[in-house]
Amino acid sequence: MLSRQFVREHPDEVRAGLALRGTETVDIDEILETDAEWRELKSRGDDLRHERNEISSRIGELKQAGDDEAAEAAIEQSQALKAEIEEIEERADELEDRLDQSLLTVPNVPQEAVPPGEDELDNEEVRRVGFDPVRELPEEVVPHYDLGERLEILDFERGVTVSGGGFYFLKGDGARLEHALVQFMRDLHREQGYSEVFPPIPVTSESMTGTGQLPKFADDAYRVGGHNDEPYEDDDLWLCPTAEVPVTNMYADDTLLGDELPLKHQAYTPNFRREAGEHGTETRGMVRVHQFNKVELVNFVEPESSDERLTGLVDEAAAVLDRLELPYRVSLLCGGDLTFASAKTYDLEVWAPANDMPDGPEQGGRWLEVSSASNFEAFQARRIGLRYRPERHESAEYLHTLNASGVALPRVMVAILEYYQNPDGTVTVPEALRPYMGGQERIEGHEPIGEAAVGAGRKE
RNA sequence: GCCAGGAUGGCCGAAUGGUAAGGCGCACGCUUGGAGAGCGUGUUCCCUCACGGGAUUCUGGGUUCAAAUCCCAGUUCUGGCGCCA
Repeated sequence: MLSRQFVREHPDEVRAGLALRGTETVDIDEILETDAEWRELKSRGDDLRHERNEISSRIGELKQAGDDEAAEAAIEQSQALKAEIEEIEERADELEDRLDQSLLTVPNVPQEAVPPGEDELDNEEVRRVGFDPVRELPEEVVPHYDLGERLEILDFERGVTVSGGGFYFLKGDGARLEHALVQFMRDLHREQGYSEVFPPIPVTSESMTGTGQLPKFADDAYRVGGHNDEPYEDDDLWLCPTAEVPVTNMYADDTLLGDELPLKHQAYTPNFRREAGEHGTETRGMVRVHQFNKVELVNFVEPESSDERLTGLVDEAAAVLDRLELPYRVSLLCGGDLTFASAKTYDLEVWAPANDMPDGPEQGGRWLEVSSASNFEAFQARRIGLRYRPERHESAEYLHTLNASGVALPRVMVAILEYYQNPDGTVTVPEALRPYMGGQERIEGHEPIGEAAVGAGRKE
């Protein structure tokens, strides 16, 4: 959330930021009006309270002096003030609530370097890595969902059987590959100075609000024990939509010491997303699912260094793709494509060669976003109450938070199954992963299970 | 789940209805030949150009002219009992 003071003092910057994002639903003028009105009431209430405090302490003195008559008069005076104060403060509280509610819906102000634009087509490609040369691919690259089912390492149908659409089973070497990727990433990020946490998976509404998932994006998350459309309280729980939520909130209302920063945490967790209204042919397979694993990188830094840290963070996430030797590109997001809380974001998109998309690279295939590295500046810290003390004697300030996926598992697996695919339908295990798969070099698939396979001629 | 006892500043800790002691830490100033000790000031949030003011004893309600203090509800910690993968 932006600070009231900032909005009050830089309304034009806030308006410009909204325009760059294409946000039209936020009325800054109304917020400024409410703020002015609130300050007026607050100041009047403070004055009346001051008067009453003085009378009140006089009552104490008079009582002790034994002057009951004067005390009685003062008590009456105090009582008269009480009603007036109550009325004014009630109105002030109401305005303040409204102000806070409104401010929660104002997105972060994009940094100057953020290019204008409406959607992902206006993002600026920063660099492209790993295309020169690319690995030799089969004539026709089989999409991961077909290949995975053929190899019996992915099973979408049985995911539907137990949990419904958008859920899937990993089987045999598929499951093994998943775990290998997780361990590989954790080791890599540990080398990069990340200390690991394993957070709780259900998170409170308060935490969801802290990082900016609520109040606007309730439909994207799964709520435990209630429907998303119903009103929610602070003690409602939601299934972790990204480890950003528990990890960024873990030091809520705490003050970190200056010499503890930058603090870098990594967290491997499952993530749950409803993906409401995101159905279509391009979402076949594991590209858009309701549950997936991800290793998340969260940074807590001093304000002066957050911009520099963002580029470092991009490199740390990209190192995963570098070591897996997967081609990818890095893009700077335009204003219209920024998420709510972010002031600046770089996307990492891996190359999945099977399905040709119009906006894919000239080699064919498509880009799959595997990580978004964002600088939230103090936007989340202010909502969460996340401060640091630069020096022991100095007062605490809001710190800056950043995060990036390091990286999302299913899409990397898609890239591996398609990019490391061989003409004979097997998949080569990237060298970096082999130590995590007992030295296995190739995924050759498994026998299907169940009599349906016999009928289909895939089993005797 | 039940019973009991707790929650006060960065930390420790006092105050049982009259408006939050004291100590430690840290910073600055004074003092000193220097260091230490000593003394002073500061070390939450909000409003105000400022002077100043308001709020704040885990959270939310209530009683009262007045609540850290009394009452109700919740959160959480500790101990005991019960249950449990």
